Amino acid sequence: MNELQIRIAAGLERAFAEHGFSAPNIETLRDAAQVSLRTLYKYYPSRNDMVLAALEFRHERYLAQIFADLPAPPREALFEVIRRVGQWMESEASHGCLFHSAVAAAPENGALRHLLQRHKHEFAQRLAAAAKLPENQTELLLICEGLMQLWPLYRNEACESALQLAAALLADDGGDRKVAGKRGRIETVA
Amino acid sequence: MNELQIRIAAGLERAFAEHGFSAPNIETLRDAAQVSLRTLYKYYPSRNDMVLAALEFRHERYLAQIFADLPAPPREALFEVIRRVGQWMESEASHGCLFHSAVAAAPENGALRHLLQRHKHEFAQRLAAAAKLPENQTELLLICEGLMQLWPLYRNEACESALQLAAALLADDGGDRKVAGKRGRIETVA
DNA sequence: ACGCAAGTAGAGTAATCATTCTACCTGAAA
DNA sequence: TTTCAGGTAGAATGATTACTCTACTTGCGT
Repeated sequence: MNELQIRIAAGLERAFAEHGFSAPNIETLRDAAQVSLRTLYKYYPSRNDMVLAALEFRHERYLAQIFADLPAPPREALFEVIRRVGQWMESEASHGCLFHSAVAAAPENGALRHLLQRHKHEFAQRLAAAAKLPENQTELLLICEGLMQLWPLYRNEACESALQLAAALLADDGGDRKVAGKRGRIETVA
Repeated sequence: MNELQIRIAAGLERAFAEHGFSAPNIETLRDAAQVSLRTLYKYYPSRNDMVLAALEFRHERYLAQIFADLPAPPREALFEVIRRVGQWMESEASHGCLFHSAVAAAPENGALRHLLQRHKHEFAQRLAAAAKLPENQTELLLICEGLMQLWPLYRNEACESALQLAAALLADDGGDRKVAGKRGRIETVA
C-alpha cells in the first residue's frame, strides 16, 4: 500500500464514519480522498471496494489504538481496554461501531459480513490475550459490544457501566448459580 | 390505525428487517405491503415515513413479546427477559437490532435517531420495572445491547454469556472495587 | 529535448429510484 | 340507479447515481 493509497483509504474511512455508508456518493468520497475520480477508481474499482478499503484501514487503526502498550497485569489491562474503547467512541465513532453500520447498510453483502466477523474475532482474540483469559470467553466481548452500542445514547455512563460489569464478572469466580450455564468459567485472572 | 394501515406497516417491517433499509426500493416495499403504490403513499407519503412506520410497528411488537406475562420474582423476570431477547433475535432479527440498523443506514436522520432513543429508553424503563431495579441503571441495558450485537456472530453462546453476566452483576452487590465508579449500586434485587 | 507513467478535471452515459399522475374498478349508501 | 370514497394498475417524470471516457498536465529518467 503506497502513500497515495493510504491517503485515499484514510479519507474514505473518514467520509463513511461521518456520513454513514449509504449517503455519501462517489463525488463526496473523491473529495474526502482528495484525489481525482480516475485515481480513486484505479485503486478501488467500485464503490464496494471503497467500503472494504475503509474498513480494512479502520481495523488496523482500531487495534493499534486499543492494544498498544497495555499494562501487564491482566486485570488492569482489561479495564484499560474498556476505557480505551470508550475513548475511541468519543473521538472516532460517535455513531457506533463502523463495522456493524456497514453490515446494517448492506446486509446482503457477504464480503462485508465476513469482514465484520474477522474484525470482531481478532478483537476478541487480542482482548483475551491481554486479559489472560481463555479465547472462547465471550462475556468480555459482549461487554465491549454493549458499550459501543450504548455509547451514542449514554456516553460516559455507558463506559462506567462496562467497567462495573467487567469488575462484577471478575469477582464472580465461579459459584454455579441457578441460571449460569455449565460452560468454562474464568480461572486465569488473578 | 385501521386494518389496512396495520397490514401495510407489518409488511414494511418485514421488508426492512429482511433486506435492510437501503436496498429495498418502493416497488419492493409495495409488494411487501400488498397494496397499490397510490395507497402506500396515501398513508405514508414518503419512503422515510415508511421507515418510521415500520419501526413504530416493531417497537410495539417487541415490547409486547419481551414483557408479556413475566414471572413476578425480579431475578427470574430479568433472566426471562434476556432469554426472550435471545428468542427474538433467533426468530425475528437475525441481522441485529433493527433500530440501530436504521440509524446506521441514515445517520443524519434526526427523527430516526430520536425514535431509537425512545425505543431503548422505553425498553430500559420496562426492564428496570420488571427487575425492580432503579431506572437509571444502565448495566442491564448494556448486557441486552451486547447480546443483540453479538447474536449474529455467536448465536446461543451470546445468550448464555448475557445470562452469565447478569448473574455476576446480581451477585456483585457492592464491594467498591478499584475500578468501580461511585454511582449507585444495585440494592433492590433480592 | 523527449517520452511516458501517473496524476487532474470534468463531461457523458445508462440505469435506477422516489414520487406523481392518469385511467379504471368496486361496493355500499342514498 | 347513481354516486363516490377508496381501492388497483402501472406509465411518466425528473433527479441522482455509479461508472466510463476524453483531454489535459506534470515530474522524471535517459
